[in-house]
Amino acid sequence: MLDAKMIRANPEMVEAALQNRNMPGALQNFLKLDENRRSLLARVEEIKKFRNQASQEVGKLKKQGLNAEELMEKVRRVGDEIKELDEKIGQVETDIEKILLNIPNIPHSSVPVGEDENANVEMRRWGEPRQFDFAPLAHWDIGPNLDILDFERAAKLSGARFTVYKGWGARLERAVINFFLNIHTGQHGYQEIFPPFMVTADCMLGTGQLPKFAEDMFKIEGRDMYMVPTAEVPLTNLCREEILEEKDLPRYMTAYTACFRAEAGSHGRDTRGIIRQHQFNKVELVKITAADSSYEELEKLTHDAEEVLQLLELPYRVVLLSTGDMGFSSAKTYDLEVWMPSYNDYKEISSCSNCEDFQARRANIRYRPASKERIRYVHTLNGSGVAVGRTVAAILENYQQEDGSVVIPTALRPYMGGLLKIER
RNA sequence: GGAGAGAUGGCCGAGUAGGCUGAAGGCGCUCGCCUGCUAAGCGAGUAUACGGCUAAUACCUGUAUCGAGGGUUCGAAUCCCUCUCUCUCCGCCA
Repeated sequence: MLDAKMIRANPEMVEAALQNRNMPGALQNFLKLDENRRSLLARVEEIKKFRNQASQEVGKLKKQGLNAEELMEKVRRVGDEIKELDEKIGQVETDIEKILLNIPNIPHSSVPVGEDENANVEMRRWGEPRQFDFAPLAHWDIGPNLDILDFERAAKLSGARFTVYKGWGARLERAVINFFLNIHTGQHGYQEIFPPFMVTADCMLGTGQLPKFAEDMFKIEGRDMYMVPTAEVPLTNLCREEILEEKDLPRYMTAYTACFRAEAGSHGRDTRGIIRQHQFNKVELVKITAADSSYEELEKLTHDAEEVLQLLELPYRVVLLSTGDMGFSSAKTYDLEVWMPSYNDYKEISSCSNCEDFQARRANIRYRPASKERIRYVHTLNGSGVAVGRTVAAILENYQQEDGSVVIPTALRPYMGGLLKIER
C-alpha cells in the first residue's frame, strides 16, 4: 500500500509510475475522496471537541450541585450529527482503502520501463548449457520412464496439475528441500522457520495477495483462511503489527512450505510436467530490513538464491524485471532462470524482490531506528531459495544420460544416501 | 466439545458504586549531573495514527486509540451485547 500523504503530494509522479505498470487511471477518484475525507474530518472533530469540553463542564456543574440539563440537551443534539458524519467518513475511508489496496507498488528508479517481459534486462549468466550428443528428453518423459514421477495416478487422486513422486523421485524432492535449508541456515545466516500452511485473510492482505488476487488462491471452505501460495506470506506476517528494534535488523528467515495456487488464467501454459502445479514445494527467503539497507540486501539475497544453483551446477541467468513484468508488491525484482533443455530456454526458478515499505504499511510492521528518530516502516524482501519442483525438473533434464538414467549432482549425494544415479 | 479466568503503553503492572486517566508505579530506553574504571546514585524526558498550522516526517494544536465491533450515557479502559484470541480444568484426538 502506498502512503496516502505521498500520493497527495505527488499525484503526477504516482500516475506516471502506474502507467509504467500498465495500470493507468488506478488513482482516479483518490484525490477527490481524500479531500472529501479531510473536510468531513475537520467538521466532525470540531463537534467532538465541543462535546468533550461540554461533557467535562457537565461533570463540574453536577459536582457543584448545579443544573446541567440545558448543556446536556445541547450535547445530546450534536450526538446525532457526529454519528452521521462518522458514518460518512467511514464510507469514504472504505472507498479510499479499496483504491489504495488495489494500487501496486511504485517501481524503483533502476527498473527498466517497459510493457512486458520483452523489456526485461539480463544481468548475468552462470554456467554453460550442456551440449547433448543424443536427443535429450523432457522431465515429463524421464520421470515416468524411471518410475519416479506419476502423473496419471496423480490425476486420479487430485486431477490436473498434481504430481505423485515415487521412490527415488520422492527422495530427490526431499533431498533438495533439505539441501536448500541447510545452505541457507548454515552458510547464509537465515533462521529456519516452519510455519502454518494455512493463514488468515489478514495475512494475505498484508503481503498483497488480497484483495486483488483472490482467484489465484485456494480458500478454505467456511473459514476466512487460505492455503499459503508461498512461504513469503507467513514469514513476512510473523512480524505483523509489531515494532522491531533496529539492532535486531536485518532479520533473515527461511522456510520450506508446500505452496498452493489455483493457477486460474494459466490454462494451456506449462501443461506438461511439474513446472506449473496446484501444489508445489518451495524454500523461501525473507528479509526484514531497515529502510536504508534494503537494496544492498536485495543483491545479497539474490546471490544467496543463486548459490544453491551454482552448488547444483545448474546453468542459469539473472534477469531484472521491467515495470510491466513485476509483481504487485515489488519495487524491484530479479528473476533467476534455470536452463531447461525441454524448453530449450531459461525458465523462472526464483523471484527475488524488494517490496520496500509496501507490505510493511499493509501489515503494519515498523521499527524503532537506533538514532531514536520517529518509528518507521521496515522494508520487506522475499525470494525463492529456490523452487523445489522446478529444481528437480532441471536436475532430471540437465543430468540425464543416454541410457535414461539421471546422475545425482555431487552436492546432493549425501542427501540421497550416497546414490550416484537414478536408473531403471 | 463442556466449565472457568483473562486481554491495558516497548515490557511488567495499577486502575469498576462511569467524569480532570493517554492512562499510577516499576523495568527498559534517551539526555544531563555525579563517580578514578565498572556498578550504584540523582534530575529530566520517553505511545501511535489521522487532521489543522508549517519548508518540515520541527514546534504548537485538534480528534481517535486501554483485544475487535456494536450499544447505553451529556460523558466509558471502567456498564451491557456480540466476536476473536490466550490461559487453566475436563472430554476427545495424530
